[in-house]
Amino acid sequence: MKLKFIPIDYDYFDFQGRNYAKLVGRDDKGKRVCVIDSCDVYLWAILKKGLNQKVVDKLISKIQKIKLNLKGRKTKVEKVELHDKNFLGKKVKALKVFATNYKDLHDIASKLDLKEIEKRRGYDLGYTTHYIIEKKINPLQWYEIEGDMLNNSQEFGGIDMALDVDLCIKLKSSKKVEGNFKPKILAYDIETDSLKIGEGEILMVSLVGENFKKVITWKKSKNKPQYTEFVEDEAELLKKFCEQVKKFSPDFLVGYFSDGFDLPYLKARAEKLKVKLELGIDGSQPKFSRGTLLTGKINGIVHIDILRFIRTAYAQYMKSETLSLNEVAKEFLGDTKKDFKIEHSSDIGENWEDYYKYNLHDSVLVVKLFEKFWPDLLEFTKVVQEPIFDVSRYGLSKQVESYIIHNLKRFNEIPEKRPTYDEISERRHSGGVEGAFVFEPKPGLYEKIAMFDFTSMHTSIIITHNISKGTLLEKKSKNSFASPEVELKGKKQKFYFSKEKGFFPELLNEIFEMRKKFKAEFKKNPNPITKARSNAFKVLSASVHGYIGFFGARYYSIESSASILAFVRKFNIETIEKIKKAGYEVIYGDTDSIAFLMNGKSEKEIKELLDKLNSELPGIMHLELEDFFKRGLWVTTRAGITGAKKKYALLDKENNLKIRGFETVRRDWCKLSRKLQNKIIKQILEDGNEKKALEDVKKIIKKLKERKIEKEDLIIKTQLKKPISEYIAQGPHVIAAKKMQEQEIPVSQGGLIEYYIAETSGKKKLVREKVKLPHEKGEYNIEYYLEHQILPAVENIFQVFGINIKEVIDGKKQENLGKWFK
DNA sequence: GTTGACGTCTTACC
DNA sequence: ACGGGTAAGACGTCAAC
Repeated sequence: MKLKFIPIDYDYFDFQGRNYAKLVGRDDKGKRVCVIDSCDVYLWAILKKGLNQKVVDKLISKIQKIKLNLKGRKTKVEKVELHDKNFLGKKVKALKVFATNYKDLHDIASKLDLKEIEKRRGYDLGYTTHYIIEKKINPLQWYEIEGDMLNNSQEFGGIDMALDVDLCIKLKSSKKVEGNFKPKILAYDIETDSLKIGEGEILMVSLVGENFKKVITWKKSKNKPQYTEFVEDEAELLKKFCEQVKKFSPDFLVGYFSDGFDLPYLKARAEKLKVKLELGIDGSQPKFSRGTLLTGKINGIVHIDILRFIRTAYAQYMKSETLSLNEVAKEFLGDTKKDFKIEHSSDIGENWEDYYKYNLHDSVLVVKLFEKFWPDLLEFTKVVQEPIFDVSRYGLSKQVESYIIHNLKRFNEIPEKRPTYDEISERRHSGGVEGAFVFEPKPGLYEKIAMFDFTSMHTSIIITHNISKGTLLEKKSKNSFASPEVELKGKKQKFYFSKEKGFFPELLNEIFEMRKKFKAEFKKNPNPITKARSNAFKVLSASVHGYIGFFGARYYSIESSASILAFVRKFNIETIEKIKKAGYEVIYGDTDSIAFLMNGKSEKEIKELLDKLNSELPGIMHLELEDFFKRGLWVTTRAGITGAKKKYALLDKENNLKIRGFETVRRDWCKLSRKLQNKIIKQILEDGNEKKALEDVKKIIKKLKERKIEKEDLIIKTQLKKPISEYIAQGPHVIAAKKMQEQEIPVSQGGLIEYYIAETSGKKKLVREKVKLPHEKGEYNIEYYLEHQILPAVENIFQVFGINIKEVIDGKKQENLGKWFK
């Protein structure tokens, strides 16, 4: 039979010693379809150079006789073929060694440790990746497929009967076709009375999909809202949850932090209450993979934890300080969680209806977030070509690597292997490479500033100079790109890269083109989503350099990484020199940007300078105008004399502020100093002087001393980056975390710790001795907030105007001492 | 007891 | 373990005075 099919979830199983791919997706009528297929499994044995035909023939027949008896499974090499291939861009002769079962490839590879064989590759990709590469049946892409319907068939052990699908097909052929796809999604969220997994009870669970809203709960209110479904107890809640998911039959079950909370919680409670959480289409329970992060998988339904995708693809470009559902929803949806304080269930009293609403609304937000990010998830999945389950969770290096792995066939390339444990360890201990150049600014308030920056600098350098592991030459050569001199492992040297196009820079060029496309889309139609997408591809494109220097990468090359950074320094410094020569005063620059004073010249003249600079740049390297600014402020470091790097504020022609590095953008400073600093920076940049700003500071200090500052503005938030026990230095946030632990307030690694500094009796000197948690009673420590929060945030700014703010304040203090301290 | 150098830790910039 | 290096700056620790 023939039908249209879109694969969504990928899995595989063994039957009679062979592997079969199990693809779950939809047909064009929305029916759930399972497709069973298989592919050749093989590895590559790269031959040593110069073997004669006789030796090769002998080797082939020797390999063909390999038989293995492993873990009760007898397998053998099925066949061997000789191919002309490329490995790292070089022509090689390689044997394609076919196996019966994918799991045997490792063992076969270890049998191939022979003198005629140089390297063994392609046995460490994972079956699903291997299958997608072989059969080109890519995730979230429509196919016209032809195959045999399995209906009450005994084939594959009666798989069609065991699966909850509308159609089960054994694939014969497939053809890619165009089509749209609207995913069927169901969001879920649980509410519990303890945040520790398995310890508390699940009070309610909400489910939201298209035209579907439900809260299942055993905490019954007097009036039963329409969307609720009351059950007798928690065990019944779990059963009902599974039943409703099954009935809705979503493609995606979506949560927020659900890998780390909702799904493992559900599973833990199900185990405790001896309820089977049969969510999978094969009736299986969710499975969790071990690792640093928990990952919850449901057979046939793609479990998406939308937080994980947001974290890798967008977090670095978001304004939100935390990735809480509340903040993220606010930034992308303009919507927030329902205002409802979760107390212990016993404190709720009759207020269950508000709790239901809150619970339901969280799922509504998750649906909306998923819908907002769906185009991006789709785009990423199509580019990276791995199942969306994985793509939505991958870190940046894995995204880059998968994109490469799935495109090697076009270049007839054999994939490089993953580094071994020893290789990783060696890479990690080989020491770093010198990074980018940062121009030391001269502190001051400047007028009329232009800023240039290089477009995707690292990426364009890699593409232009053909830099990669495969194109790196062993020695100096005429027809090559030479890197500037770099110091690597204590040796000053240059590296040379072939001018013959390498597959790696070529592939990067494709990502780079996509980045340009989405950036243009954002400029044409600016909104949070086009911006996010543009940034997502910026991240992917910019990550390639990081990938090359990442110790876990297949295509790791420290020589390439060092060369790229040497080029980055060279082009930035050279361009600074050229701008100076053209008669401008350069005031700042970091990595790929340069800011300089316009010096009375017109915007037109500066654009001409830009054109001239561009005409002198090689390859696809490009310098662009970031913007013209009315005013800009640079300050000194705390130490005093030198200009602080990575810290400045600019005001553009539309009076938009661009603040970098100042305390006002740092979440580990209290709101009071952040708000004040932001205000005075704005004031100074708008006025061109410090007069009004100084008054603002005086006002706030007066308020502080009169204890009129809200406690909320004094809370300091710091992330707990590791388990409490691992801290050597007992900083204030570590002490606050310990207090939380004592008071049985859940505190987790990665969580934000909030505290304030209070007045204490006795001679306590250390800050950590004055730490109090927000709910703890106490008066804020005036001296601390003045000396350690307000003054440090403003003093270098006034220093630019020759004002010593401390003296100004101290003078004031003497005058009004009696008034402030009675 | 104070001071300063240095290490630890977090966060931001690009 | 799950992109990179550069940099600021707070706070704790410890030795020297």
